[in-house]
Amino acid sequence: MADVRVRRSREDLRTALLDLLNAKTFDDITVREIAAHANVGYTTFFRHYPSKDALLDDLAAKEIGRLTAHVLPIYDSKDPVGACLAMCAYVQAQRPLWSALLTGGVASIVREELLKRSREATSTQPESGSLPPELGSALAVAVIVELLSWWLRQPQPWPADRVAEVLYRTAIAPFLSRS
Amino acid sequence: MADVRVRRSREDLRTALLDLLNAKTFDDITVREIAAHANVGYTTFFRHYPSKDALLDDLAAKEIGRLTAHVLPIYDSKDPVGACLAMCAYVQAQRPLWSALLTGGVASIVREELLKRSREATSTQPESGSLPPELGSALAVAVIVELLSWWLRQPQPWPADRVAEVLYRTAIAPFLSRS
Amino acid sequence: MADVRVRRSREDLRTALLDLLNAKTFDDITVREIAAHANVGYTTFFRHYPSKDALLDDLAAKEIGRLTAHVLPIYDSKDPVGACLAMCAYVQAQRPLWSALLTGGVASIVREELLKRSREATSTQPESGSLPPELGSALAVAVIVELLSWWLRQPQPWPADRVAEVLYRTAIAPFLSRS
Amino acid sequence: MADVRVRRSREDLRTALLDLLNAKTFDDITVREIAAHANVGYTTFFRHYPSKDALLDDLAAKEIGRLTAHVLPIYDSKDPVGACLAMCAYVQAQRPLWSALLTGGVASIVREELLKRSREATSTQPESGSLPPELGSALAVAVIVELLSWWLRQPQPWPADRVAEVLYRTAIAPFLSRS
DNA sequence: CTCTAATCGAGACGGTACGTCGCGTCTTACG
DNA sequence: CGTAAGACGCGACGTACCGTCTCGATTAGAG
Repeated sequence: MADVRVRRSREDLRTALLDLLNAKTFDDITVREIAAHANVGYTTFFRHYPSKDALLDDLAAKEIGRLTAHVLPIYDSKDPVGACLAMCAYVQAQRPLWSALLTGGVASIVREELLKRSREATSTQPESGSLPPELGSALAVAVIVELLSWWLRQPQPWPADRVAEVLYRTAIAPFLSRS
Repeated sequence: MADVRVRRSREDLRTALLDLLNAKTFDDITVREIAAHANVGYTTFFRHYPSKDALLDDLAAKEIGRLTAHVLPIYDSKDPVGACLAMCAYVQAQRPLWSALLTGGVASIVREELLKRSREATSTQPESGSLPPELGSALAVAVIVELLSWWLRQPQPWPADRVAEVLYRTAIAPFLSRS
Repeated sequence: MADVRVRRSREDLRTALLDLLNAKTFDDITVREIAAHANVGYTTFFRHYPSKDALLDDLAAKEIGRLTAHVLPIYDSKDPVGACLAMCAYVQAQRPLWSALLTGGVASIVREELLKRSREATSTQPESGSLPPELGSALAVAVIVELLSWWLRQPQPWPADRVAEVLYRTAIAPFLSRS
Repeated sequence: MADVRVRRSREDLRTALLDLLNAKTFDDITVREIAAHANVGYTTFFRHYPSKDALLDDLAAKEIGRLTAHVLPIYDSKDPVGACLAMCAYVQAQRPLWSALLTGGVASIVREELLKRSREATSTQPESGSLPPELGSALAVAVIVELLSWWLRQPQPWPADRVAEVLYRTAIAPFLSRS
């Protein structure tokens, strides 16, 4: 498990998938391509991931983990606006990565992973909003994903703080406890 | 073009796809299944649609066309709340159909088609909101799709008017002209 | 049967097939091509011939009929050498046609038709050679076809009389009654 | 290339084709049948042969190779009559195989392969006969194939030595050096 | 510092769906 | 109201991936 080679291979596979996502759609990427691009034998792929989707899930989960690790502390400290700004700044700093994740036909998986996180977060809080938490999460996540992917698609993107402001106004505020 | 057989075949294919979407995911449906289920030769499928996705696009476009034909007139008559209610009522009346369209892994195509409509609609109006129209459309559509698909997934769905109220509050009001 | 249009169509189809045989192999010719090239509706083809092969059979039979009509009288008048010369001369005169028939991957059908004729001819004669007539015919026909197709393939073909001489020596003489 | 599985698969495919040739015409045999009959995946067929014809070519070449390996030494030792006898004996010993090869609508491929061999053989010798060697080969091969296939078609076949005698008289002698 | 077991590369293989092509039948819209 | 146009069913084709499976050849890390 701690074998150097194993970690090397998995890391290489994730990186390879990301690279390829910059060039083509997820569906148009074959396992063989990923393996080749990672300088890894075709068979070896399956030694680490049971399928292409599993690799993508792993990749998305890892990156979303990093994102939330950056953002959640701020959010929890009762500073949702700051959290929005932190999120946008982080995404901007990793622009190519998040471009691939949000515009490479993979947005739905990212949405799914984000929802998972969101559900975990809201489940610890008491019911607070006017909507069922499940629905609130879904809508907020949908808006976040849509907004970010729109942002990343723009040839001349807005500055992060302006996006953060819109993000707060459209994805967070409408679903906060009051109202 | 006006050939009876042609119209028959296409209609049968669309219906077959819809039927199958009630049972399984779009990706798990094969062209051969659709053709068989439509009592149509496998080759004939391609005589009408270049691919499975093309059929789905056509199907989605047609259904969304019907939906907007119901809703738009009301919306244009300066009654957005009534339009929301009309939309929800229409979707409820066609529940199985829209369930398939919004929860069968096909939501992204529906979103795409809706966006097309939305863009056409907004392009005729002067810039009005605080957001770029393109972005406003995208967010509104995302929320609509998410909300409706959540609604249709519920075992004991809310009444249409309550959904319509949420719909107006979360998808329409935030993006209307006055910020 | 005597309908002018019918004869026109069939003639056109045969000619079209011949034309196409000059450009490509029989197997690479489609019924649609033949019909188009004959300025005849696709369906019409089948009104006259049940299949592509039937057309070819008809064509071959007709041409071989003409050939034997030229050659047989001479052969029957106890002048086999003259018959060979006549055959070669006739083939030479119709070079493009016979090139198509003998080098277009259709040689086996021509062989078959020739055999039919040959069998009819020998069946009227008493057993005469040292070989069973069936076998004698088969060998003679094989040599004739092979020799002629070789001849027609040559870029600078031999004069007809030289071919006729070889033809007599290799295809006729060895299977004549004596020996 | 030396992979055991590869050799197994190819061998199985050749055998399967031969088996099927005993039952039906080459054109009526589908690749799927061959693969199934060889207990080999359909796709695997194409991993070894680019087409049905390629398999047949390989098969024919291999069998003709064996045949000539038996016959040529004798022929080269200035004993053409003995070579004829050897050939007929060999064919008779492998009757089912050669029946399939010469009467399954495949004769033309066998002819082609034989011609290749024949050309190689004659190209090493000085021009000797009264005919161009190319032509001599073609005629001799045509007669050989025709004679053998006639022989194998017979319900009560001649003894091999009688066929050999005819073979020598009609296919070899007429084309030997002295005219 | 070795040796043993985990890891890897290579690639043959069975399988499923794909989209194409040609045949020959059957229907329909048009002249 | 018949016939030419062409929609259709059928079935084989060859392709592209998938994921499984053996093989040896390396190579890490425990003794």
